[in-house]
Amino acid sequence: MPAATLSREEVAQRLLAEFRRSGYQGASLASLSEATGLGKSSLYHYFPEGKVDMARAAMEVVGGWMRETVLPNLSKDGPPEKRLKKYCAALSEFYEKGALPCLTELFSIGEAAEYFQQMLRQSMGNTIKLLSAVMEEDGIDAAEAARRAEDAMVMVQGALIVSRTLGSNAPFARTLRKLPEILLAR
Amino acid sequence: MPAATLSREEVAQRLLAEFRRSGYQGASLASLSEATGLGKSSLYHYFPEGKVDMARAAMEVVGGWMRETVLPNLSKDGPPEKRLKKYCAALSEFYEKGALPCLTELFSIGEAAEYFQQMLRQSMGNTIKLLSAVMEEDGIDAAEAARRAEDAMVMVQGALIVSRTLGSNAPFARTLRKLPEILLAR
DNA sequence: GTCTATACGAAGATAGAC
DNA sequence: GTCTATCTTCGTATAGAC
Repeated sequence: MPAATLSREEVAQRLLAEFRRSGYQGASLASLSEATGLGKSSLYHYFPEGKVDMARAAMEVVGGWMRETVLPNLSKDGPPEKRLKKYCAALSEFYEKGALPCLTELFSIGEAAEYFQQMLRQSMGNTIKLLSAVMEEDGIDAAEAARRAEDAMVMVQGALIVSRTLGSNAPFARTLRKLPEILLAR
Repeated sequence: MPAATLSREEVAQRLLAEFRRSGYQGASLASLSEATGLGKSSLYHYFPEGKVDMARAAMEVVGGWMRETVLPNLSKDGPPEKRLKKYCAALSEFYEKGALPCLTELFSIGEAAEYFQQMLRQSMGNTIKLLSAVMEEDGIDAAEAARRAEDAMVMVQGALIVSRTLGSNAPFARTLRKLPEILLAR
């Protein structure tokens, strides 16, 4: 029995949950400690630089999921429409059908923005590139594809906010359902 | 010369700026004090209940602007298309062309959500009603109008997030430009 | 109505034992 | 690798003088 101890990855997942609940500045070492079941000192064992380090780990968790389970749907074989539909389905799971907030929003305000904005910008830019490529494959010209990819980001981020404000996953679900059609419209 | 002193409204406007910069939990009494130029004790003179009270005042400032300068555009005379265009133009000013974050987003996470989520939900619901009414006047049936009004909320909120993440007002400007046409499409 | 001073708990972070 | 204990700074809030 090598370990009943949590792996760094498992700890990071629990940190992520707490950052999503409270935001960067709203998450305290006390709340992060409670969320992980580890004492503060144990957290510093995993994350020597403290809270920023924990937030970075949380971002790496979502970044990894995004790269491994969501974005690959855009690059696989098959017709653009099918790929976009798979992508949207994976995104829906990623955000638990609209129940989970996105770190892009949470970490782009206040102190967290100083640490993470650059990475968030790069990450969104990369997603826009991947989405554009799919649309271009469907015969949409590059400039228009870029605009529509940006629109997709707008709709996903907006749907998350509206869903949590209204207390219903419906706006998010509806937005993702119609997204592929909008992106490939002629 | 009755007063070189700041009115409660003027103080609230400066508080608003700081809450927008840092979010609810990111704004400290120290930063709020600096933003207003008032000592902490003076702030407590205006806002006896402390930080929540200051945030409430900031929300009242934006709520007032929204009710007085943005939403009336929807209720005035004239064709629906013109009213929606005026509304979007006013919204653009309201958010300074996409440079300012919306309190709906900032105050719907963490501790602030406990205080303000109900009000934010009501406010967004009200806006959706007003937008729907305009579309219905243009002959769009009620259920479709309600969906599109929700879409409008999605696009505005999303455009604000994307614009700040990418560091460009372009997504916000483009989104608002095409919004009236999308809402009234047949 | 604004200030200085201060109380006091919370927050981030570290030391050192086990 | 986890804990208890502790340090220091920050955050919220209040008292009381002017």
